[in-house]
Amino acid sequence: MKRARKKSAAGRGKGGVAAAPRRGVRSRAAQAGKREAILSAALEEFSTRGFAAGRLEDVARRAGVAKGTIYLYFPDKETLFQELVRAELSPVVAALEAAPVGDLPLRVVAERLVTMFAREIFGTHRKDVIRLVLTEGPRFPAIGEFYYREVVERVMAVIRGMAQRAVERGELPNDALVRFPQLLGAPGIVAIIWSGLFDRWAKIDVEAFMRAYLDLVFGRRAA
Amino acid sequence: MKRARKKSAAGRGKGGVAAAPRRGVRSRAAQAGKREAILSAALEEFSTRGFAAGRLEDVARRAGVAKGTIYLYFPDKETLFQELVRAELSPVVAALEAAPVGDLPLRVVAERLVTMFAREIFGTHRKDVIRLVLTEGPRFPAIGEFYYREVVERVMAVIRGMAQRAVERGELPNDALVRFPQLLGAPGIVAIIWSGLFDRWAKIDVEAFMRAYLDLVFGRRAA
DNA sequence: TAAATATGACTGACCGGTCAGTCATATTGC
DNA sequence: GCAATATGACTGACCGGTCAGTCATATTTA
Repeated sequence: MKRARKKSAAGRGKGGVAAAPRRGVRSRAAQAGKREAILSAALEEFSTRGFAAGRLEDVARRAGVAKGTIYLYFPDKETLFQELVRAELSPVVAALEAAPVGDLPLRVVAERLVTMFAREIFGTHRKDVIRLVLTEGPRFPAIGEFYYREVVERVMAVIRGMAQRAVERGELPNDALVRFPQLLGAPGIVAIIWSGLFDRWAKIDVEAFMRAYLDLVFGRRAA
Repeated sequence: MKRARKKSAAGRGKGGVAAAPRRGVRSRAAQAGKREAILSAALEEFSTRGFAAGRLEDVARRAGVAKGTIYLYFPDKETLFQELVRAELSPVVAALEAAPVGDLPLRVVAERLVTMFAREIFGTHRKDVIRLVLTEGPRFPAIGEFYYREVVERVMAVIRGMAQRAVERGELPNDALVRFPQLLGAPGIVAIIWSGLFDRWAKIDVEAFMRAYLDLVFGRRAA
């Protein structure tokens, strides 16, 4: 009964998780999409269960493939996770590096970063990817290193540059942010950690939280 | 064995020497120390391997007891972890609550908190306990709740009070820190996360990091 | 039909928690 | 004092369940 649905079925099949048209009929297009489907399924699975606790069998089910199929695309579970991190975060980092900051005041740039963080990270699954790296990283050095090279170093370089210019323009009273660019990202990290741990007892309003931080640092008057 | 037990069973059972603690037969001193030994071993084991990956068999080996013995002192693995958190962190929280802050300027109090954090938390195994809570908490709601009630809520109350007084005294330009006391602890959390993930590529100097934060917030001139 | 792909039953290793039995120590009897 | 007896803390083999990764077989493509 496999052939039934002739080949053409190809193209669209791949899509999301569910679509999965009965077995059979894989065209190169569908095949190409399989890798994406697995990554997408892994994101869902690991986001809800964690990397260590997430089961590849469930990833396979979500992706509409068999467990063995995953091993045709990824050598092992850890590499699958690594590819997931790359797929989700690298584009955002690249966009950040490419963003034209010009000579805008640091406060203004920081406001934009907050907005971007809230929309592109916290408002999406990407916050779960980051949380996964933070929580599982200590146990998986390869993932920690990858994340450091691919994300942390690059983001810090961007922030350091901004901070340096701000100091030169007299927008900052000292070079604290140049020496420790991490300080600008701290509230974002804390918000992600908090949401994973305490949201059920005390939900946090990320944007309000981060703007309060800017108020604290830049001394803006409260509304 | 039949005869033996009769009569006497009555009277003396309790009275006599053994007055003290329930105790069975083993030396009470030895036994009292056993619980501590297990907790201490659990700290080592979980610190290096993580809670989920840490093996109770190894905890037992480190403590010099058999695996089954652990279950004579703790009902299960999760409770063991919880008791560990309580034993390590509650005293510090209590000390913080009891510390006489008086009318000292917030900046001064904050400096003291940094010193205390560096010495009592970051310089000890307590940072590992906190990291464990942060990384394993999302997967173990009971632990997250316990930590929230026992540590987070109490610390935030203390900070909020300090921030409130600082606002009234005009030491802060707005109520950002009153609304989000977490902001004061953010660098500490980030430092703990960082040390677990990236120390091998870029070690962080906690005290310098946290003091830079205070410089950023309170606007102190760079040296 | 051969090659490329995909499948899912299966294997081996792991580990939390259990429990029947052991034995060090306390108590009793004389 | 000390042998007989009682106690319960302690032990570790074992059980049940889980899951990453494998591979013989089946399906699809060319």
